[in-house]
Amino acid sequence: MAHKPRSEMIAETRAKLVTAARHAFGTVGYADASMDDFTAAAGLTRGALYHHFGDKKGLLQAVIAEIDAEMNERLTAVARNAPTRWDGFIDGCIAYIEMALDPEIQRIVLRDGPAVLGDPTTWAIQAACIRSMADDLQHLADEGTITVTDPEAMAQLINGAMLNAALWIANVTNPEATSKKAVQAIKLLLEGLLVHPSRDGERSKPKVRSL
Amino acid sequence: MAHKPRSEMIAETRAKLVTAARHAFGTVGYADASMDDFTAAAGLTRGALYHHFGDKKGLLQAVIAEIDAEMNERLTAVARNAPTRWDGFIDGCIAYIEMALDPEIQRIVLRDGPAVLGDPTTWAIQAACIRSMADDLQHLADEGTITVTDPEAMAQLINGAMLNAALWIANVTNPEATSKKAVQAIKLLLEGLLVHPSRDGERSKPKVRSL
DNA sequence: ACAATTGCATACATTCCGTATGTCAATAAA
DNA sequence: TTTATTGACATACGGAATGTATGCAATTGT
Repeated sequence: MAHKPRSEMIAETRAKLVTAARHAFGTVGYADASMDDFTAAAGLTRGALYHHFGDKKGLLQAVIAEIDAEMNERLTAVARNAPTRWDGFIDGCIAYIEMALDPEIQRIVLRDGPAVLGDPTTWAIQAACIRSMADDLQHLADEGTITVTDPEAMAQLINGAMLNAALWIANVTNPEATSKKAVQAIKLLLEGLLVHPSRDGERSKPKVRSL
Repeated sequence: MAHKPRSEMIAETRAKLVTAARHAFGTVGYADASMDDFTAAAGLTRGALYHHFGDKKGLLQAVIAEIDAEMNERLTAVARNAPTRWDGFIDGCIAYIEMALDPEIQRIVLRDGPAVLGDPTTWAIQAACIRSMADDLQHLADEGTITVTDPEAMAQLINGAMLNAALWIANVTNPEATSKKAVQAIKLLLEGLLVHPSRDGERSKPKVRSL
C-alpha cells in the first residue's frame, strides 16, 4: 500500500474540511461553528483550514460552491427531462423549491451566506441560475407561449417568489399541506404570463406532483 | 432646569442604544459591530445594554422592531391614499420595494436579521405584513378583480418576489434603469392574476412612477 | 542522496462576548 | 426629614474564538 500521490492527499484534506464545515454550518450555523471543533472532527487543525481557504469566510464560500454545484446539476437534469419548454420551466421551479426545503441549504445558502458574503444576487452561481431562467423565459416568449418584456427582471421576481415560498414552507407547522398550496399558487402566478391560458392550468396538470 | 423624571431618562438611554446600534449594524454589519464601540459612541457602556436588552441579539430585535414600525406606518399610509383597492395593492408593492432599497434595511432586516434571529417568515411583523397582503388579495378576489385560490400562499410568493427585486436593484450598477424594469415586470406578473386583464395594463397606467 | 518546497500543526496575541459585582441616584417609607 | 430599598448603569473578570507567526516533516525534483 504505497502512499497516494501528494495532490490526491491534498484534495482529500480539502474535501474533509469542506464536508466537516458543511455539517457544522448546517447544524449550529456559521457564527456558532467553532473552527477548532469541526477541524478536529475532520482529524485536522485550523492550520490546514487557513492554509487552504485563507479564513472562515473562504471556507464558507467553498461550502456554498459545493452546494451550488449540486443544485445546478439537479436543475439541469430536471430541465432535460421535461417534454415541453413550459413544463420544464414549471418543473424547474418546483425542483428549486424542493431543494430549498433542505435545512442545510436554508441555513447555509439562504441565511448565513448572505449575511457573511453579501448579497446573493451578486454571487456567480445565483447569476448563472437567473440567467438560465431568463433564457428560458426569452425562448418561451419567442415561441409565443408567454408575455414578458424583460426576462431578467421577471426571472429575479420568480426566483425570489420561490425562495420565499421555500422559507415559508420549511418554517410552518404542516409543510406537506403548505407545499401543495404553494405549488398551486406558483402555477397560478406563472400561468398568468401565458398568452393563451388554459382554463384551469390543465396544460401542465399531468405533471403536478406533491413535494 | 429640574431633572427629568426617571422613566424619561430610561427611555432616552434605550433610544440612544437602539439608535447607536442601528447605525453600527447598518454600516459595518451585526457581526462586526463591537458592543464596546457603539455603546461608547452613545455615551454608555455595555452594562446599560445588557441591562435593557439582555444580549446582543435582543438589541438587534429592538432595532428591527423599530424599523418594522416605520415600514408599517408608511405602508398603511400608502394603502390609505390609493383610489382603488387594486391600485392600493400595486402602490403598496412598489412602496415596499422602495423601502427595501435602503442599505440599512437591506443589511439589518434582510441579511443579518435572518441569520441571527432565524427565518423572517416567523417574525411577528412579517406575519402581519403578509396577512395584510393576503387580506387585500382576498378582497380583490371577492370583488371579482383577480383569481386566487390561497391568498396567503400568493402573498408569500409576491412578498418574496419584491424582496428579491429590491436586493437585485440595490446591487446592480444602474439602479435607476433596473428599478423601472423591475416595476414593469411586477405589474406584468400581478396583472396576470386579473380576471379581465387590460391589454397593456392601462388600468393602473396613470399611477406608474419611477422609483 | 540532498535540498527546497509546502502541507499542516503548534503557540501566541488580540478581540469580543457574557456574567458577576459594585456604586450611586431616585423613589418610597417611617 | 431621614432612612431604606430598588434599580439603572459602570467596572472587572473569565472564557472562547479568530487570525498570525512560527516550526516541523514529508514529498518532489535534481
